[in-house]
Amino acid sequence: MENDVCGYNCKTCPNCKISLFSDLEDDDFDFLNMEKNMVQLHKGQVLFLQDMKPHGLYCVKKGKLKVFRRGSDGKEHIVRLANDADVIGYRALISNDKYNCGAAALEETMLCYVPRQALEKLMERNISIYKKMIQLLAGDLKDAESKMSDLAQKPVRERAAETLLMLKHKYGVMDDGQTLNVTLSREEMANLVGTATESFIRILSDFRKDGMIDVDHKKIKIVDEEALHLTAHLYD
Amino acid sequence: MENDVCGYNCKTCPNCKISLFSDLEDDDFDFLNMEKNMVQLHKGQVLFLQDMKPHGLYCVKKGKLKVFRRGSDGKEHIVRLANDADVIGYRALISNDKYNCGAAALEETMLCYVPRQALEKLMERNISIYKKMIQLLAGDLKDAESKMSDLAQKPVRERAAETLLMLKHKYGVMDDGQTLNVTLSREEMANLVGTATESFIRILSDFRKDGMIDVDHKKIKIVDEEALHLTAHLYD
DNA sequence: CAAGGAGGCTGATATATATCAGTTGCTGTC
DNA sequence: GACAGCAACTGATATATATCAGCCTCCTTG
Repeated sequence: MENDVCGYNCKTCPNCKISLFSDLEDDDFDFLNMEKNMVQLHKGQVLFLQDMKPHGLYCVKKGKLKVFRRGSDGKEHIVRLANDADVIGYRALISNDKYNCGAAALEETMLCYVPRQALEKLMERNISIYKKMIQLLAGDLKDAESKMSDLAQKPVRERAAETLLMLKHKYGVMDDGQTLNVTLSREEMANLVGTATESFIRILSDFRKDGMIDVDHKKIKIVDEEALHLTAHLYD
Repeated sequence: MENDVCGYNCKTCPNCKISLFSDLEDDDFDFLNMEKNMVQLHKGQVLFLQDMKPHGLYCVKKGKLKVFRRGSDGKEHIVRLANDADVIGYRALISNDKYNCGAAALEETMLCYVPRQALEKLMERNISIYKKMIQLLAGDLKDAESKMSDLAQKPVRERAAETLLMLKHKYGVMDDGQTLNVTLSREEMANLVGTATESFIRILSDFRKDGMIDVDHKKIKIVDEEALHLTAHLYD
C-alpha cells in the first residue's frame, strides 16, 4: 500500500482523530487511506483559486496556509488561516459551488486530498462526518461574523492588535515563548487586518515603541500580551 | 391539538418544505407540531441578545428580522437579515455556544420555536436535517466571507449600492415593481452597510440625484438597477 | 392645536487612513 | 563582491469618512 509506505497512514494520523474523520471504523480508515492523495506545496504555491470548481477537500497534514479573496482591484484580503489538522475547501465542495476563496501555502506544507466520491461514500456510512462538518462550519461562521463586525466598527489599530493575538493563538510561539511561530510579509499581515501595507507597518512600529511587541525583521515577539488585549478592546 | 387550531400546522406549512424539515415523515411532522411553540414579535421587539444561551431555534413563519452584533461602543452592526422560511439562532445552538449575535423584528413577525430536545430527537431519526443544516451553514458562511472582504476593501459608496441590491433580492419589491418591500431606518441601513448614518444618508441622496433610486421617506425605489450594479462593482 | 421628540437631513470640520514618492536595507545571483 | 530586485520603512499629502452642530419635518401625545 503505497500510502502506507510514505509514512502517512490515516489510521495512525493524529490529525484525523481531531478533524472530520475522528470516529471512523477501521474499514473506513483503510478506504480513506486508499483513496486519499498526498499533496505537497512549497511556500507561496497555490492550492486552488477563487471561482475554480472543487473536486475534493484537503486536510492539512503539516504546514500553514492562507485562505484569501481578491477584490475587483486585485488586492487580496486574507479571510482565514489554516494550520495542522485544519480542513480546507470543504465549503464549496458540499455546497456544490465554486470556491469563494483561494488558498496558498505560507510555508512548506503537506496535505491530504480526499476526492469528492470518496468523501460521499464515507459520509453515507458515517453520520459522524456530518456532525463534525456542522461543527467546523459553525466555528468558521462564528469567526467570520465576528471579524465582519470588527471590520465594520473597529479602527485599524485595534484590528492590528487583535490580529497579532490571533496569530499567537493560531500558530503559537517559538521556544522563547514570545516569538510568533509564523512568517508573514508585512503586506500579508496588512491583508489580514484589512488595511494598507504602509498603515500596518506604522502601527507595528507604534506597538514596538509602546513596548508591546519586539520586531526583528519578520520575527515578531509578543512582549506584553495584556497590553495588546487592551488595545484590541477584547475585554469590553 | 392546539397548534392545529391556530392554523399553523407544520405538516402543511410551506416554510417547512424548504427549510430544515423538508424531508420528515408524517410522524415526525406530528411530533414537531406538538413540540414547537409559536412566538409573535412586534416591530422592534428582541428575540434574543448576544451572549445569551440558546435553548432552541426559530423558524420564521412570516416576517422580517435583523441579526446584529454590538461593538464595544454599543454601536450595532447588522450581520444578516431574515425573511419567511429562514432559520435563526441555530448556529449557537448546535455549537453549544452563546449567541454571537442578537436578533430583533423589523416588523410584525411570527416564528416557530423548536426546543433543543425536540430538535435533537428529530435529528436522531432524520439525517436529512444534518444535510439541510450543512447547506444553511455553508450558505451563511459564504455570505459572511464575501461581506467580510467587501468591508475590508470596498468604499462605502459601493457597499451602499450593494446593500440596496441585496435588499431587493432578499425581500423583493412592492406591486409597482420598484419599491423595496422592507422598511428600515436610515440608521439601520447604515448599520447594514457598515458606515455612519450621516454618510449613508449623503450617499443615498447622491444615488437619487444620479437617478438610480427614488426616495419617499422610508420607501426606496430602485429605478436603475443596472447602474447600481455598476456602482457596486459586482461585475468585476 | 401646541409642544416635544425622534428621525432625517445638511454643512462644517476633524481625523483616520490611503496613497504617492522616495530611501534604506536585505537577499539572492552572476 | 557588485548589482539587481524586492520588501520594509518613512514622510508628505490627499481623500474618504466620521463626527459635531444645527435645522427641519413629521409624528405623536396631551
